[in-house]
Amino acid sequence: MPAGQTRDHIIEAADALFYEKGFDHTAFSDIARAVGISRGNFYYHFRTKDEILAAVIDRRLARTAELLAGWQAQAADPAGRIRCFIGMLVANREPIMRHGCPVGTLCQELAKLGHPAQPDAVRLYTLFRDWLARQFTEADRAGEADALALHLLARSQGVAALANAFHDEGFIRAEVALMEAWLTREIPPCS
Amino acid sequence: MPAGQTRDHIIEAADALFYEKGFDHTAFSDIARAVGISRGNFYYHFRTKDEILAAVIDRRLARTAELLAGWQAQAADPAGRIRCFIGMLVANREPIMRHGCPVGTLCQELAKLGHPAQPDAVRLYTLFRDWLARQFTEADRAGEADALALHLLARSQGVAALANAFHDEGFIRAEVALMEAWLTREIPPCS
DNA sequence: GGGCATGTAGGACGGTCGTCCAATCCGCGT
DNA sequence: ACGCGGATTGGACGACCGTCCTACATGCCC
Repeated sequence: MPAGQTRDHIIEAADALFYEKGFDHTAFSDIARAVGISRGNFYYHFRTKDEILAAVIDRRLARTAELLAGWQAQAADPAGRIRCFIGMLVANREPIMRHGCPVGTLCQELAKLGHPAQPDAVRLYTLFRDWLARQFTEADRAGEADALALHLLARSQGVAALANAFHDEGFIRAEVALMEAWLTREIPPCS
Repeated sequence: MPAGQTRDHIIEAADALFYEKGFDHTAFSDIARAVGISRGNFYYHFRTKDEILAAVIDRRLARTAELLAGWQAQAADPAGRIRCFIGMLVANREPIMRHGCPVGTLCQELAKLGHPAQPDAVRLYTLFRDWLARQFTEADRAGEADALALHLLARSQGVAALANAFHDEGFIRAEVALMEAWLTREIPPCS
């Protein structure tokens, strides 16, 4: 099998395991079992565990960029695109209730570990932040675009955190409804 | 030295270290160094690391109950008491920016670890949730009291998460202002 | 068909962790 | 002065981790 393919399998399995169990608590043997390769084979593709983490973050950055580009093409107006972001909470409610937000939990863990890759993980937040700010700017809220983006990002993070703690799907739906009402107030449809 | 005193020192140091470094990443040797005792002495006071965690959670539950009781006595009206809760974000902004919310980060880590004490940690959330709901009930919002409590709790969790990621004090203050404005809308002063 | 590069397997290594134990210290009552 | 029980010490132990090396399998090119 070509090297790139096995490498991708490792990154894919590590991505899922880091999300489910956390980075520090995931061992090479866990990833090896998931991929179906030997534990000693990692050193051929990655020299350290941190290199795997960097590859996982890169993969998430790329996939997030694709996700945002998809929303950009999906809805015509900025408010509709932001509604795609809000709807993500409902669409991913099961994994969120089980494991929290992939971005938030990773940033938090790396912060506690004092891991040098933490700023790289925060770039995942920044991707959403800048994209949301762009939508608000296009909706003639340029002056407060970044603050509005951060506000919405914080709301979604809070929902994910509590949904994970309480395993409450109704709470997610109620908060999503509140966020959509807030958005309608901030960006009136008739503007 | 009496056993209870050393035990309390251990719990106190473990509490701080679990907050700063996380539970899993904190070793016995870290706590021993902070307390100034031998590593082997732990087994006399606690048989396992999980027993220390249980003691730390109990300590946090007790101190949170005291905090809420203090707020209960401090402000005369429910809205003023809820403002005490919101003000906590500003008062503790430095540790929050450095280590996140003590409750949120612990619940999240224990969830990822699949740790049996996770429901006990969630009781810390429940303490705030029920106390907030009581305030909303006293402000004649009995029907939506729990939903309003969860909403405010989620907002504060989101603020703590992003403040930790971006280390942005201005963001905390801006969100606190928004939460206070929201509260004034939900509980008008002239009611 | 034999050398060669690529990819894989299994295990050795040093380190750290949680757990546990035997030996020792210390202060108090008698 | 002395014994005794509470409190502490330092280290042993097994397990697991990340890292790294050597040997083996596989397929391609001359």
